[in-house]
Amino acid sequence: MVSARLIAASYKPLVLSLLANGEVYGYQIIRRIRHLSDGKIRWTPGRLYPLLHQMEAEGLVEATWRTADSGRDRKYYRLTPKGAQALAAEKREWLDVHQVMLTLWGPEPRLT
Amino acid sequence: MVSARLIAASYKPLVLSLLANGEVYGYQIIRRIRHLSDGKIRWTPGRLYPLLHQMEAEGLVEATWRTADSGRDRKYYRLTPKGAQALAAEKREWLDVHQVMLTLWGPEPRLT
DNA sequence: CTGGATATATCTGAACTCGATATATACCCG
DNA sequence: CGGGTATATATCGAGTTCAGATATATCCAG
Repeated sequence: MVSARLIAASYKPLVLSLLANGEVYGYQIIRRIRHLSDGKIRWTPGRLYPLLHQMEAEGLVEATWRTADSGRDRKYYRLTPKGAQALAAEKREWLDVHQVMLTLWGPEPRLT
Repeated sequence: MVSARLIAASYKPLVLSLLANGEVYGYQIIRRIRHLSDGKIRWTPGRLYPLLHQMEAEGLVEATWRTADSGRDRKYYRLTPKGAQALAAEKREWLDVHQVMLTLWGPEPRLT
């Protein structure tokens, strides 16, 4: 299980990363992230949907309503060019922090 | 520069990681993290000190006032065994999320 | 002796998140 | 065909959290 604070920080970069691999709809995102993390990352609709709306308003994603074979209406999201840029930025930030973690976790880290 | 949400998520794991490498005082933590991250991670005293107090109350760290050669009073923090456990947990969580990032960033990620 | 860096500490307005709630449809089983 | 569960999107409010402002005090350089 991953703690609340890290979950919160993971939403935006992971949504962008997931959308970079193709169109998905909201509920599917929650399931995919849960599956990819082996159940460790559990997202809530109450956080995801407002985030998707916000990202849509910011022009990072675009959405299309479509009726699936099952008959259910689903809102499919895909990345815009601006969203791809945002992903690159999020990725860089994550790796910047990750690099510091690795330094501190390594043998005899240079702290100066 | 790293965004606010990721900065917030990085405080606890990075403080624990830093303390695992030896005793440090508050202000020094801010400088070290800034230096280790090449200026990308900028912490504020307003967030760090309450966190240190909270971690002390939780028994993750211990503190000792000591007067430096300069004459300044400094509060030195060190990790407790319980803090070392917390570090291990934080590390695991971070790597769990990191693993998902790597999967999604890789070529042709398996999404199912 | 003054300004800037060092050093610890607290408070608060604003933002954020989780959980609850709402609505509606599809599917499975008896 | 009726009822329960899973799917699917959406919003809201209570409680939590955070960045920036504020406070206090010391050290050092010019």
